[in-house]
Amino acid sequence: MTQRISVRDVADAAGVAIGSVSRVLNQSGYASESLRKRVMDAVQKLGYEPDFTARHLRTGHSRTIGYLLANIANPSLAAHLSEVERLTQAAGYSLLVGSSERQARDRELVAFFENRRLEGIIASPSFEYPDPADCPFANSKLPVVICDRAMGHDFDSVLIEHAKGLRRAMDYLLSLGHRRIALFVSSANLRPGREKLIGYQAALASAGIAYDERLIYMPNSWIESSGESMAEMLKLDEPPTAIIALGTRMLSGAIHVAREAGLDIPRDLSVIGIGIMSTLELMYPPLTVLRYNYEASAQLTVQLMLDRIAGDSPPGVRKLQVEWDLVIGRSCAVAAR
Amino acid sequence: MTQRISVRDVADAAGVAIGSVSRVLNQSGYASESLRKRVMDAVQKLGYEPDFTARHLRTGHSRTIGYLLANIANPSLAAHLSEVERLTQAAGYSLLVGSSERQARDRELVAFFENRRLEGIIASPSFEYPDPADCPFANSKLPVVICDRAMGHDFDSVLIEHAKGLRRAMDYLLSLGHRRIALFVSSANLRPGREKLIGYQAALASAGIAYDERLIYMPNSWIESSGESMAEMLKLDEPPTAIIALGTRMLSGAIHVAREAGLDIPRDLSVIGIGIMSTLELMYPPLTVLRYNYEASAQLTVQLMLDRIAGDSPPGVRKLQVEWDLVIGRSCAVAAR
DNA sequence: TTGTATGCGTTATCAT
DNA sequence: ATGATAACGCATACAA
Repeated sequence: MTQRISVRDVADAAGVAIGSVSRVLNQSGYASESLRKRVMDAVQKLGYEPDFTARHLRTGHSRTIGYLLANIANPSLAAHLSEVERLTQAAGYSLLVGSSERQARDRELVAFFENRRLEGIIASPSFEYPDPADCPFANSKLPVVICDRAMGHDFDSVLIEHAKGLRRAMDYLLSLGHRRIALFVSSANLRPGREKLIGYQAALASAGIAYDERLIYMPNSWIESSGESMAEMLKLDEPPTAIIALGTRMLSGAIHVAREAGLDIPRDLSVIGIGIMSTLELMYPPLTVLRYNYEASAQLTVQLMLDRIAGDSPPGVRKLQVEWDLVIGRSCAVAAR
Repeated sequence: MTQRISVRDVADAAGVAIGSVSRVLNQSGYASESLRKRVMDAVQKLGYEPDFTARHLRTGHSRTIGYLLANIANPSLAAHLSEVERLTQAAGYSLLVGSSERQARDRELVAFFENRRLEGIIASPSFEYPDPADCPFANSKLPVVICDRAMGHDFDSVLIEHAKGLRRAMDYLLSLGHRRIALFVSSANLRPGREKLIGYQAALASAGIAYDERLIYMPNSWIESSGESMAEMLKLDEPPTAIIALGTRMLSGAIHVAREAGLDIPRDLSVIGIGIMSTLELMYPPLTVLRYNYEASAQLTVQLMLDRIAGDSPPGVRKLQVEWDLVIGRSCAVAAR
């Protein structure tokens, strides 16, 4: 059983006091050249490394950030998490991940993060807690950065400009002459879905086209099938000539049904996908994509968090915005009629 | 500034000794009913929760597992990570994630995990360290579970049966009359690529078909393009009539080129994708998929780790295997000729 | 049965 | 400039 080496061992080996070792290693206080050298030699020889946990207990700095998200398997969230991990790692922080799809679990995880004295929480929870008194994040003493949620309480946030993005995608389709455009996005329970609908409606309004909710698919649960909904839409007197859909599940469900019905893309149906490129590349013809800029999103997220931890955030909360890129493929065509 | 409450506060409030509080909470040693009640009341009243870090320092149990992987953004790895997180969470463990694509970083992360006194390491590193003396994981005192890598040193491992899976996919294509089958998989540097090639070759051999390396694409880096390689293959005297390709990037690159060349799937080219369903659903016609069973993989991984932590692993290392599912879609057809 | 005291490995605050 | 020592918050061996 190889014993763990501590400051004590180093101090003994160097023939100095325990406190001196600490002072040399942390460059705090005075240390003569000779002492410094003796300590460093001993450290080198013994391969000493200060214990993180003990240091944490003493200083209160865990150098760890908690990342709470609904589901790691979601490719967009995973892409964001991946970038955040890279950036925090580079800044000397570790990431403790916790997935939660229930309010009770949100609460548990926040309590857990606090109990572990993490230094901050990055979260894109699956509920927006309209009542701040009831919000696990609002009641936390830890710095919190919220990703793409409109919480009841004001947090440092990174907000994706879904409305603008959808406006952009819609304007593109409208410019191709489409007037019946289906929308397949996530539930209105959360900001991403809500904002997308707003952008969609705004585009319609400014083009003078009536909003028809029969062209909208915004399921509250994942159980419902986007395919069935697409089938319904195709039965309408005036079926959609274009669709905008969140990738990959909703998009694929809808598209399959359309193709089974004999529709050609883009001749009979123009398609815009929403998400990250890597998971949408399988589409043929190459998909026109409203691309989620997860790199920018992660970068801003980490920036907000590190600023907050360092204490040099400006007063009040900051809300940063992230734009969408519209990547033109070959899945959209001029409307037939 | 709200002060943190400690055992001391609870002891004071309950009018008992500090040690008694601990004993009651950990159910260790004796405690009379009246004492237990007084302590529990005080705990309740103050909302006391034992500090994780202090407990960790004292007991040596961090209840945290490190998860080292190449890239969180890889959908298959993310799916596995997601399941592992769910299962470890349920068992009372947290997950500290670290991504690494370099040997030096592997080493750093292992050292880091050890320094933090994590209780184990789950890893699917991007290098297999043929020399155990040089392997960061082999030199670690922590329990290690390796996922789908053939390391130079023997570890508890979960191994995906790529060879069997490929054999299965190949036999399917061969039964449809294909004799020129292209293979697009990851580098032979790692087990997944190597084993797949072995299965591929075995199937050819038993069918009495000569191996033609011009039909193989196994890039060592991600810079090369699968599309260009596909273009080369299509120029051969006897071009492939079927391909098996890792999703999503390799697969999409190859397929796009084929389609641009006017080939119809499955009429002119049969296709089998490898990966998880959710990212492959965008294919049309519905893809025949060699499905990675990440649920089983994660379940076995966590099992191995928890057993090892609990100390009730059988002597020696355990190597568990995971099968592939071949999910039949409509992307394969009888060979034209 | 309960209280006291020591140690986990640090860092920080004192004296010296 | 350096050494001794307390404290972080807890668990535990030992004394009472």
